[in-house]
Amino acid sequence: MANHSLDTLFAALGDPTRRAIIERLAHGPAAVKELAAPHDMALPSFLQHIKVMEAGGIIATRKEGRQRMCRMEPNALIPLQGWLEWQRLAWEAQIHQQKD
Amino acid sequence: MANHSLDTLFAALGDPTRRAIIERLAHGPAAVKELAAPHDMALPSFLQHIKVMEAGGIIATRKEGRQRMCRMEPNALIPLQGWLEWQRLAWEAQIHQQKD
DNA sequence: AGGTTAGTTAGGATCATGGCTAACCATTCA
DNA sequence: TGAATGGTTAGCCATGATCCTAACTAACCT
Repeated sequence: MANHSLDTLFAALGDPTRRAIIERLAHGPAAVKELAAPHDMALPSFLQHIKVMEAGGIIATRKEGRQRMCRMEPNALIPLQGWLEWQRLAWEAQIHQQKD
Repeated sequence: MANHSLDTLFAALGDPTRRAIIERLAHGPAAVKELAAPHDMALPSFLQHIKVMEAGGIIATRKEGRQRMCRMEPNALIPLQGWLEWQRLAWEAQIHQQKD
């Protein structure tokens, strides 16, 4: 649940590796190894991205045997959509005030 | 217009100072000085944030006399909304596939 | 002209990010 | 039991982000 900041969320999405992970997990859970496969990168480096996203509340992970399974935290991105929508509304309101 | 990357856009919004600038500009244009006022920060530091956002296509600026006026680039954030929406849809589609 | 205002340029300090290798642990399988 | 697999920890390094001060330029005001 945790109150994850927009800072953390936006920063997490600023990295293409991490967005790719989200794009993959949106289609269902996967183990670290599988997630890492397309990402020409050493496992420890990759794991850091996983940790960033877990810390940011974007994904959740748990150990199953020797694998670590990862899944989306589906509500995590809502604050971002909210903020963007808020800006859009403010902008449009401001447009409509521009009379004569 | 430019094809600004999600990388750049998300990264730009990862900083609270820059989000505050956007929040302010959503209500109408402003000069650098005015934007900087609430941000206990030296002007050169602040200017860098302005440059980051201009480079990212989020705002546009032009000199007017000795001031530099800044305004929103209203379509800049659309790719972000698009990406977020895309993820949401992928997630929901995946949910519905979970039968029996 | 001289001073004030707004911005700009240059250069430096500090810290976080994102990558690596090497070595280790825990689980599974033959 | 021993080897392979999947992950983890530790430590290193290069780069870039974010802040600063000092000094300069360009407009505007009296």
